[in-house]
Amino acid sequence: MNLKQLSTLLGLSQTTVSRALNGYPEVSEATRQRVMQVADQHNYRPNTRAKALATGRAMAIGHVIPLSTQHEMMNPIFGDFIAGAGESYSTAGYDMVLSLVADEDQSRAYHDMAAKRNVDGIVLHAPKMQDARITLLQQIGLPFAVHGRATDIAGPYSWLDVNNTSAFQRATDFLLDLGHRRICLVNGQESMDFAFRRRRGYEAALQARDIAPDPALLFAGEMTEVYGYDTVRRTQLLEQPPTAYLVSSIIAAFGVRRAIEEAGLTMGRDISVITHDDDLSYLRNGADVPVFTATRSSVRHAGSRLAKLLISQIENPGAPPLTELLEAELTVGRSTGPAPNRI
Amino acid sequence: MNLKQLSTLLGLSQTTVSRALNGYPEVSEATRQRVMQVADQHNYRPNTRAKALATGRAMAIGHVIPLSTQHEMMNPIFGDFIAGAGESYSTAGYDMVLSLVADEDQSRAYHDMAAKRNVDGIVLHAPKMQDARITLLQQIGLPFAVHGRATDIAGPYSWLDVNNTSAFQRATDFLLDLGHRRICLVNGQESMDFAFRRRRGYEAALQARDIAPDPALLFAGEMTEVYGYDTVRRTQLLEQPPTAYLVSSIIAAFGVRRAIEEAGLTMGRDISVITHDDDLSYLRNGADVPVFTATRSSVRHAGSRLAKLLISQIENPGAPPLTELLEAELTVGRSTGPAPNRI
DNA sequence: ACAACAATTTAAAGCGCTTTGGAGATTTGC
DNA sequence: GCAAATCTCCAAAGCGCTTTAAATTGTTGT
Repeated sequence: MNLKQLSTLLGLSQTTVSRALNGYPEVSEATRQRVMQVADQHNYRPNTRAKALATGRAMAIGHVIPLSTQHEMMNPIFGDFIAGAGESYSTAGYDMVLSLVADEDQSRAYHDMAAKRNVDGIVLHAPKMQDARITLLQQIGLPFAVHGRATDIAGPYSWLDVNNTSAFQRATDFLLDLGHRRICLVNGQESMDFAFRRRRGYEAALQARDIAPDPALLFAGEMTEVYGYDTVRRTQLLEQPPTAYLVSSIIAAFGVRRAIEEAGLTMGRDISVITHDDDLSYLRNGADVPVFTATRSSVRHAGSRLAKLLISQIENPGAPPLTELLEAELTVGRSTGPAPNRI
Repeated sequence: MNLKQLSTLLGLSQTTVSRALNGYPEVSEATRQRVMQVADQHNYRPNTRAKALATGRAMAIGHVIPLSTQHEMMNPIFGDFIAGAGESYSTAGYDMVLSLVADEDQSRAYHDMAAKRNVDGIVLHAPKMQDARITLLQQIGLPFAVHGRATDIAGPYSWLDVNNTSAFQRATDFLLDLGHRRICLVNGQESMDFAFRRRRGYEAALQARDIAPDPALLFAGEMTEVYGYDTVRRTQLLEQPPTAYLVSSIIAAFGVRRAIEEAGLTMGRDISVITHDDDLSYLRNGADVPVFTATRSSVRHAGSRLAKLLISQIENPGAPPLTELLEAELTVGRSTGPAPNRI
């Protein structure tokens, strides 16, 4: 059923039917009702492609996901982020277009999306510190919003980020207050902007108490379970092993816990752990009592907010870029306790 | 840059330029070269919407993801599946359109996709045993392929599935061979078809040795870490606690391990565990030596294969439905050992 | 040199929708 | 009662591409 068929069926012109369905005032309420009803009856939906061509709006938003060898983006948070974004999209009537591309094809992917005009805007994931993609998109002129920020980028752009610095500063302070002095940072890859900011927060807290960060306690890597496990194994062999771990992801934190327990130690007593918790739907931080003390910030919520932010950007062209900074919440669980008195 | 501009630039008609770019034989090799070069120079890409309208092919494939309250689909495997599918799509030139909808809006979502004509085919996720969506899509007539199968559906359709029954039968056999008799099944939600098949495999193995399955050892639920943890806690309080756990997901298996270790027991010695392992990129089953004995089947690979299967379905209409059954591989790790001799 | 044929190229229609510029019909003001 | 204003509605153009049908050019055999 297309517009033509529907309009002959109704004995009206395509113009009138189109207007009736799209809520234009030039059509009488009576005919609008009639049109609506018959359209509904026949389950009419305007052909997206034709509509997009005619209006110049694709009603779709693109996500370019790099398929790097390290799968940096295809990580656990992806699903939840997409779920949040998808929620916002579908209530606003937008489709979500995913484009998974090899790392090296990324800039071409953005150019393509812009030239092919199959999306009205783009969400940029996992920004690095100076991210060429941002400058690229600024040039291309397609609306976009970044999940995260880039530290070294000139010119304004829309973004939504967690306050990583303050979250990790706060978490480090919490551990310091408990008497810990050797705190191991199990961070994400340093090229990622969020990881840089987290380290900065960690270092700021140490420096505020005149503690020099020990490079032997700084780790950066892809946040897998095995990475957390290995890091603990390795650091516990040090002459002065850390008494606390500050971990960038709950997945890695599971590995951290495994290593701790395998060593016959007890988390929260012998060794303290704080993790960042993206509040993933399938990896909740315990049920009633949180397992880990954590800096929590729902990535699903972030997805939902960022999508709305981008949509508003698209629908108000010319408006200045929008930004939103979410604060993580420190939830105290059973993984932290006073630093043990070493002899 | 659109076709019109490009063709006046070249001093050719739109027809010729279009044909040159799309590889039709009616254009001389010399002009084709020239067209290609200039198009490349100006970074020309045909407008997707116009092309889709003209050809009737959207060059996009839809995934409808139910956003149920339980987030059954928004689970860890989602990211990897999508990564695999996306790979296949992008090499074949297709876009991926995700539509996240509330559970109750699902059938409308399928109807909409069909009527709006913005996708050429649909991937159906997480089928239930009798899944109304399959019959719906059969009626609608849009090409589709199912990730998994439905047991109680008449009429053929395309699907790709892991041989869940044989995998779990094999795993159960393995445990039985080790002397375990009380094996607890920590399964996914029973409404899901895969969970049903896994239970069937488990029961078949028991019955083959004349062991009656104990209902107190059968669990079904959403496969979170906490679910695995709770199930072990609960079952270890039984008069005759199980000596082995057969788990449907590595996430739940992490919870199982946590409970075992928290109880002061050793996995692989006191209690054996086998898990199904979807070979997730960020949750590898250990590094060199697998942590868990597992029935492994890469969900990313499944995504990639299913996408290809659907594309071939789309490009050869009229061909009979395609199906593919993947066998899971049993990898022996350190989580299994002989059943302890209880007194 | 000219018909016959093949090789290139083009004009124009069409995909299904929105939207501009009017046209009829109806109401209003005096 | 009639011009002006207001409601409704419509024909047709246009979005950027593909594709059909036809025109143009080039090649060949005699």
